[in-house]
Amino acid sequence: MVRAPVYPLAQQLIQTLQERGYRDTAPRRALARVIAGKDRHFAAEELRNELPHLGRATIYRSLKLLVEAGVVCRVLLEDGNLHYQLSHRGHHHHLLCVECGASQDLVGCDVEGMLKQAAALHNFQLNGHWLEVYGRCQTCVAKDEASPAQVS
Amino acid sequence: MVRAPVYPLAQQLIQTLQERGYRDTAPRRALARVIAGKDRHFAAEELRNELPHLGRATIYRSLKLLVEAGVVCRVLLEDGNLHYQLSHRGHHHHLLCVECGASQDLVGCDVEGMLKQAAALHNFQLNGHWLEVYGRCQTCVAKDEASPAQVS
DNA sequence: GTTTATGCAAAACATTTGCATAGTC
DNA sequence: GACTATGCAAATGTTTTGCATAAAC
Repeated sequence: MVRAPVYPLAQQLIQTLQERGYRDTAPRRALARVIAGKDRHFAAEELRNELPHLGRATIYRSLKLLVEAGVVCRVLLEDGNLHYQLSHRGHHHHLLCVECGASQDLVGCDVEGMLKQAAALHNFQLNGHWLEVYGRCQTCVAKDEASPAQVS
Repeated sequence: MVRAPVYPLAQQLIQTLQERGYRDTAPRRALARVIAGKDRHFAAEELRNELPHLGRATIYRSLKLLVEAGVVCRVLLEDGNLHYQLSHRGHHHHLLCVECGASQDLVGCDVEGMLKQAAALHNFQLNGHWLEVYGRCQTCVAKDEASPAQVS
């Protein structure tokens, strides 16, 4: 299994903030390191639990900066909860596994182009969109086929 | 301009609840009438302002029943706020105007089919999805062309 | 030294819940 | 009369804000 390097990624998050004129501080470095270590989406309060010596406000404020900078994106869970996750820059969509919480980026699907066409049909000036896709990832499907929960 | 009849629609909402075994009560009739009169999406707290003599709990509980029954649907605004609106039964998506708040149903766009294909590519077991589309409706675009805010 | 960030506590919201009372069927 | 719905108030959970202090540039 390949584990992505954590520190450089954290470093990159901090650097992104600096490029936008924000300062390099200890709390932000701690936050960046925790976020960089995440392999799935997470709640803001989750960060708070893992960084008990940081103030709530700091976490929420920094998180917002990271989202605005585009390096972290917001994820809407099926139950309506708002989570966050590292963003591979650029607009994209997520396939969210409702079983294990993993998320993969949706590729090979031109949502944008399709919406552009549809919007034109409606004389609607397209501005943006939000798409989340829910289901079960390959791993979870395979797991359940190996030991089925309920088969008639 | 054609104005949809309000009372019959309210009546229909109540009837839907009755068909599901819920009772016909005065608070629910009042709520149904207000919702039936809405021509755009609305917040739960907005209903509360317009129905000050109903308890918060009643509004939220009834709203939930209406959503479960499929006659009202949830709408996610661009700013992350959750709104509601009358639903023309069945799964569909909205074109939300960020200027006037109007919403129209997205037709002529097979999101479902496209996602099915894409999911297959990822070996992902599709389960559901949530799509909201933001922009400006025909009316607002026309309005701004008539009196442009800023043209170089 | 000036400006920005932090931490705390409190406020602000939206939504849910427990429970006694009232209303429906 | 049995069962469901209501209203209130309080709890919940998340996110935001004011402000004095501390840290970064």
